[in-house]
Amino acid sequence: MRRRTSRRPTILDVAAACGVSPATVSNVLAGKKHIAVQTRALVLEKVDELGYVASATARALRMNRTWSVGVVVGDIANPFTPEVIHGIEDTLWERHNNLILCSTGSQSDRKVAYLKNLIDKHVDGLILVTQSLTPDEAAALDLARLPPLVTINRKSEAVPSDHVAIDSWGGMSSLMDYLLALGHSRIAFVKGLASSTSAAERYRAYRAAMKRAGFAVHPGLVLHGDYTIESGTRAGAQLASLPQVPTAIVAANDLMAIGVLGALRERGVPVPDDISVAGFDDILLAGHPLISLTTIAQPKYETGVVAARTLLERIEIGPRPAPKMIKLDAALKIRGTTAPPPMKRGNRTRA
Amino acid sequence: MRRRTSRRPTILDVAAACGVSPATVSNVLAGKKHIAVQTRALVLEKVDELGYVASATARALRMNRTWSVGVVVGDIANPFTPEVIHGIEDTLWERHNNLILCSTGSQSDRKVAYLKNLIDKHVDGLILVTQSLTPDEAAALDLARLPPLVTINRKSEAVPSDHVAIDSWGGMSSLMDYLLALGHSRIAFVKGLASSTSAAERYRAYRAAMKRAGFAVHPGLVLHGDYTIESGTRAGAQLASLPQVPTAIVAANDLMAIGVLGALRERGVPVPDDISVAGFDDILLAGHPLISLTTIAQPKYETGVVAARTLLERIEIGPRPAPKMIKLDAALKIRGTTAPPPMKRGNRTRA
DNA sequence: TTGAAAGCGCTAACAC
DNA sequence: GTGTTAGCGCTTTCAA
Repeated sequence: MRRRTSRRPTILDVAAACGVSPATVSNVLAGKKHIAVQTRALVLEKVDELGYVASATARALRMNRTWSVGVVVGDIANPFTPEVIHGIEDTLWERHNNLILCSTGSQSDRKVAYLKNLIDKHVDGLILVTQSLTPDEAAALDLARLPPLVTINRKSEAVPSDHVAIDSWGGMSSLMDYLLALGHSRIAFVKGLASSTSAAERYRAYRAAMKRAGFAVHPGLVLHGDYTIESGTRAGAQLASLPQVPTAIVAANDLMAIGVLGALRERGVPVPDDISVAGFDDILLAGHPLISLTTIAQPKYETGVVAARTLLERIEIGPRPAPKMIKLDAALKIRGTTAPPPMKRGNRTRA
Repeated sequence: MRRRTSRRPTILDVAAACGVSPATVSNVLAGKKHIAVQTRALVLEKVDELGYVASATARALRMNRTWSVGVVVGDIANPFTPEVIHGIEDTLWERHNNLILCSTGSQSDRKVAYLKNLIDKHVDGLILVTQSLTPDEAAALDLARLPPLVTINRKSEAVPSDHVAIDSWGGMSSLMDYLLALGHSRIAFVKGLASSTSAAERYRAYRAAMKRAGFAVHPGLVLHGDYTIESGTRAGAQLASLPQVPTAIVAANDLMAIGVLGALRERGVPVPDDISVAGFDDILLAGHPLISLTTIAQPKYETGVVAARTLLERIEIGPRPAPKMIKLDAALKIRGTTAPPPMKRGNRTRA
């Protein structure tokens, strides 16, 4: 099994040891038909004896295939990301592909540089997690050399790609319907990153639900955020100090909702008694008894799995079929941070 | 900048376009001296014009270097992991190296398979995050072909490697000293994964501190855990239902401490009034007002940075110098989940 | 059923 | 200063 020499054996070593040609060894290893049983057995034996494994680089050069896919994420510290990566990773692992992780810190130039680097590396495909390609970024790339691409939660306008997304609209709509049914009408919204299509969709769903219910969207009740806890904390502080506070605050993701919760707690505003709070994502600790955040559960792991599967399929099939759009359902999780608004407590009017 | 043809240009195309040899193009791109200024300028111009980028695979085959490092983690969903990865990733990015992420789900066979795969891929180095190589695992590998290795927080007995670790002993000792000074003596401990050397060290520090203070370690007060929230929840439930409950519970990581917190909350045990709780890690939400967990802050991002830097150095330098052991300081963060024990409330005796 | 030979795209000796 | 040439280790026609 093991060798003492540090030089790893090549296919020539195996061929020599067997007294056959390298082509034969290659064919055996590739599982080709029409090989004498005893030849096959001999080769396999020597392969094992020498501990031979084909060099992935040589093979990559020859076959123009690396069995690696690049995964580009914006922020790996956001709890949403690792779970998606987990799903991608498991799927790639099953199919013997590797995952090259690239974290851009949401900087456009770093994203472009990474993409170039991945193209040089001949990755077989690319997954962009909550990251898209702006026309500017696409222009800096050589699109003709771009491998198959799958985007998650943010559609790329500039480039054709398969796309898998959580149903942000449906999820946010059901959350809003629930809040409205509870009797809320002064509902604030903390927006996500401006560049995110899913964040935009969540916001649109919020506006649409308000409109449907016949309520105005107060400009002062819509704040900007960037998907971080801190931006949620700032938003929460700002909303809590309004002359007329909202009865509910909806954030475009859980991290910001948790930030809001923190700000309210520090100001002594009781949740959900005075103000209800809800998020979107259902991250790891959202369901913890100490937080118990009402939110929309995204199938994060599954999103990763579906994205990876779609990509591998596309790599096999080639560019022929039209880009796919896959939508995954999001589910409302009602927990402890939401309740009827103060004045309506007890009488759940409106539906 | 862009080409219409889908075939990417090779160094021969550039050479032809310039009327020079491929070697010259290569030399220009490698920044070699002794090149005529006008030749250099011409080459650079054509490179840009054709959008030429050297094929990383061909270069890897030729130079036997991939500028990729494999990062093997146990559980990417554990909030500790992404922050370490973040530090690694930033550092690799600066030095133009790629990160191949491998998540083993803490399964030994998957770890070994991944390691083999990474060796075939000719990664230049390996970082094991809270993962070690058991002698059995090492035996299944060809150690002669193992690239430079850096382990984080768990030393590999079976194989020489650089090692970077957080000072678990010092961190846990300071936490225990603090708790003892508060007047606690019935202190329970929730252990981490049995295979983790850092978990073992935290436990030893706990025992040593108890002994130093002259207190016995009640076997019933030491529970097993596996670093997950759930195991913390189970431990918390078990401890809360003891005939004589502890006055403080220390968990080997934050996730388990948060699980304990959840279990206590659900049983209505007031924290820190009846029981103090502390963890280890200082994960993202530990400091949030709703959790406010007393814990030991690990410099997670920095750990990743140091590990990556050490690895890259080792890759450059070669195996000569003796393996390094780098220890990073952990800092006690006193927050809201710890207080003097019930009977001692108000009089902080003992030091 | 097997082997010879070409070549994937690049770099490093060594000539000139 | 620049060019020629020989591979890195593999797969793949094509011929035997």
